[in-house]
Amino acid sequence: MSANGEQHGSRYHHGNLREALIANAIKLIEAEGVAALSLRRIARDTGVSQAAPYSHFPSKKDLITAVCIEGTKWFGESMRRSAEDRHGVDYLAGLAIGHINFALAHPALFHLMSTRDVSEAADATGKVPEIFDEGYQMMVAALVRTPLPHFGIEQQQLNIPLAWSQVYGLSNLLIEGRITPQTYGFSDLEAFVVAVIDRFLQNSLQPLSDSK
Amino acid sequence: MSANGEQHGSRYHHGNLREALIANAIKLIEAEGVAALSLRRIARDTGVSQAAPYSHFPSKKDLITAVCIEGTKWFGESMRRSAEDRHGVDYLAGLAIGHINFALAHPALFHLMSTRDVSEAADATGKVPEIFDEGYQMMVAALVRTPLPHFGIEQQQLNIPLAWSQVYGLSNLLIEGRITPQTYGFSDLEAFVVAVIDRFLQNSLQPLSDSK
DNA sequence: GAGTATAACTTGACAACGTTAAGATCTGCG
DNA sequence: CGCAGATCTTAACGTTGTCAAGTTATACTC
Repeated sequence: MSANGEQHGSRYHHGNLREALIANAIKLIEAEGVAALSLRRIARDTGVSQAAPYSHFPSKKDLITAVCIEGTKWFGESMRRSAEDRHGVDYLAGLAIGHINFALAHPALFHLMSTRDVSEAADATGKVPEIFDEGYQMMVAALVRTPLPHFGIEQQQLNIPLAWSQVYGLSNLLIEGRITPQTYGFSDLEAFVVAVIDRFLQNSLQPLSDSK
Repeated sequence: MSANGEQHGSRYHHGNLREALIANAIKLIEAEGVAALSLRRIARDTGVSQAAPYSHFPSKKDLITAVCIEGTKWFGESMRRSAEDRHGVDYLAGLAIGHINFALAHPALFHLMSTRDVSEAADATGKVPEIFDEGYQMMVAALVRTPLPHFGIEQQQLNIPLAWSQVYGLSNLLIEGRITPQTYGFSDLEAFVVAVIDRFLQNSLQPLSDSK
């Protein structure tokens, strides 16, 4: 919080190495991508020796996890900020746009956060699986609280994975360049995102035709 | 295609190293995850020296790309197979289920395919960005061809990124364990997937209330 | 305020990795 | 048969994650 905390005065022992490492890791990943993220490089950038990080993190993975946790805070903030002045269905749209904006503003970081190794979920300490929770919990709360007409309770439930997948998938496909607004007749990225989200919400607001 | 091609007879020079490397890479990634994918390890598993792969691939990245291309074929097959007996909207559901089934059957491979490094899209040879095209082209074709009532042409267009994001996001969130069917009252994974897809398609089939 | 325990950091080393250069060996063509 | 070229091996370089051992600054006690 507060200033950008270079280092307090000149207390040797570096003062706040832990935070500095996380900050430089984020700086590095945003500048040169996920592939450039090496522990030694981060240490070098921070001005300490290669083994210094081990005083604060048991392994590289733990540093990365800390980076993800930091990213999660920004992510949650982005969603909150984007939705705060809105209400009802519009609030949901705000959350979605906040989500996607974050992904577009911090593509590599977002990518890292969505890429905690598939097989790691099992042996994790229990902290990693909740990495996205702050933002998604807002979404879940909003989906449950927002009165969507014509839906039974179990139908409301299904809206959660539906909306979640939608916004998560769109974020990833956009930052990987697999979906481009131009393909669908939009010159403006923001306008495209708004249109897709609007369309999704409008679809979801319809009463279901009970065909089955 | 055809047999599992161990090696033809005993022609030394290994005969078909290229294919063997790709096959063993896939075998390795499915057995031990993305993190275990090292070039030396693949070579060792294949019974050749560490530098042998360089006769067939300029770099590790190119081997990985070949693996992704191979995966893409399976991916397309899975979608086709899952949709072939269906028609109309049901065909779309089949494609989606085929997509998700592939992701669930080959989580690490799918993860690798969806994770071509963010920053690499730019400098790529032009082949990588099309990695998913086979499957998605089927989906796009089906979305365009399937008669969805009450939609204008530009509204049909928007269905493409909408459906794509939906199924892509759901696949990823499922294999990373972030969405679990139990949370939403489903004990069966397959049933959950069908329910979500059905719900999505039903939503998308509604006429839009022209609120704007 | 001197002395010490402890946390924070450095140095040096190890195995594994991607990649390259140089040489060996097999294959197929004349 | 002999040669050209593709294919593979061996050896090496620099880089990485990690650990063991030693060093240095901080904090606490008397």
